[in-house]
Amino acid sequence: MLYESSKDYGQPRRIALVDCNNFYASCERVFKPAWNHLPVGVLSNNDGCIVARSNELKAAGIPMGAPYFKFKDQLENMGAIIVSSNYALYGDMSARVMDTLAQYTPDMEIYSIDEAWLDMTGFNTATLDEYARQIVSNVHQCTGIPVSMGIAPTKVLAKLANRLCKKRNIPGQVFNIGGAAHIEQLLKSFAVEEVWGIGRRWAEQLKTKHHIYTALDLYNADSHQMRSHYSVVMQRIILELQGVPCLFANDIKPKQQIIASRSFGTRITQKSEIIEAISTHLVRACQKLRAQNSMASGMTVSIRTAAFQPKEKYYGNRATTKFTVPTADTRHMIAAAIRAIDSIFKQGPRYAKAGVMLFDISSADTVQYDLFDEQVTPESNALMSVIDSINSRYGKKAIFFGSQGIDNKWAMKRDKMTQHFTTNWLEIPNV
DNA sequence: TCTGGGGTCCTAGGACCC
DNA sequence: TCTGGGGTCCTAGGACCC
Repeated sequence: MLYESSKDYGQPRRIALVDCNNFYASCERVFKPAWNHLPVGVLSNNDGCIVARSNELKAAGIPMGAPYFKFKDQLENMGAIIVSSNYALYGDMSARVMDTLAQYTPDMEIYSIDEAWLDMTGFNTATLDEYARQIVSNVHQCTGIPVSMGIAPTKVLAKLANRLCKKRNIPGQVFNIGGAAHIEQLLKSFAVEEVWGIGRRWAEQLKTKHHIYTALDLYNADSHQMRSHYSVVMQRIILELQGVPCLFANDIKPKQQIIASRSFGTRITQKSEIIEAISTHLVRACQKLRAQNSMASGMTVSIRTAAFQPKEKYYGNRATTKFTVPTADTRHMIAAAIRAIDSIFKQGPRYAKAGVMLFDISSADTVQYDLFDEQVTPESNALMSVIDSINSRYGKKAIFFGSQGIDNKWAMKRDKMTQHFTTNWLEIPNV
């Protein structure tokens, strides 16, 4: 289906994308004002990759997702502040930004930790830009986080408008494509891969097979024809570029799959350590599963060695378990996971990563229990919810499963973490 | 020595049904 | 000698996103 809309737009649609600038780096700066004039970078888990960069680092040509060790010297030489990722902080700051935004429109969709769509259809067009600049400046004042805003009739265009804001450093950080008198001029200044939804693969195909190099070229393409070469997804992107809305708000749906995986802080070789790690990941995954009032009937356990070590022989494997009755009981999952590990663990490889995925997820309210399976009982829900509430009140590992282990040698590396400025009483900044 | 983690949607093809 | 047409469900894999 090309699109599905339940909404009647009596007036020209105006959709705004609000995006926090260099979000993680900006969060770090809020509580370290001295860093405002220094290059700041944030690392991924295990301090592996650079996943957020302040403008100074972008200007210096540090690429997104670059391995830290390859740029360490360069970063040191330029006096950059490099920190481990502090998700407790970013999550809390994100909530503050979203709460502030929510005051300005009844129709908001949180799209990611640092982005939200605001539907401004029907707002007074004469004052829309001014109103938008007010939102941007108020978010900055209330949270300390700088944001940019792109406004357009469709989401794909709003994304471009937002990009333009940052690219041209538009004063007020608002760009409204609006009726788009100069839309062609505008689209011409974007490479095709800058269009939202066009990734590396498609960009390459578009260039080599169809001589489409810019957003304008794509705008001029025949959406029907392109659908036959690619898919309905491509058709929607083209139509959206042309100003025809095809993408609408997603209702907040329960996740259809839940993944919990981590690279180890150090390589591990013992099965007992794999069991500890997998158990720990499962505890997190099951907790998320229960938090959305769901159960799962499928689980995949995976382990692997390092991906980028040409001298070492790669080994990776996975095992899938199907439960006859959907479950959210961590005990059942761990028992099954240990059997799965038995089937895929090999002695010898130096493992670098392990993970679990839960799938075939359904609502806990509609589970059909098995007459003959005594393990799965409604009582298990009661036990799990007690565990969840204890941990929510007294901290993550207040109560845990023996198989998780106590002194986890494999735990991830986060050597450069800043404080939990907003989520821990002991780490609140003193003024 | 050192390279993250968590998601979604779409399509093609096989198995199976009447 | 000759064997239809239409449909659903499931899975793997490919593409994309932040």
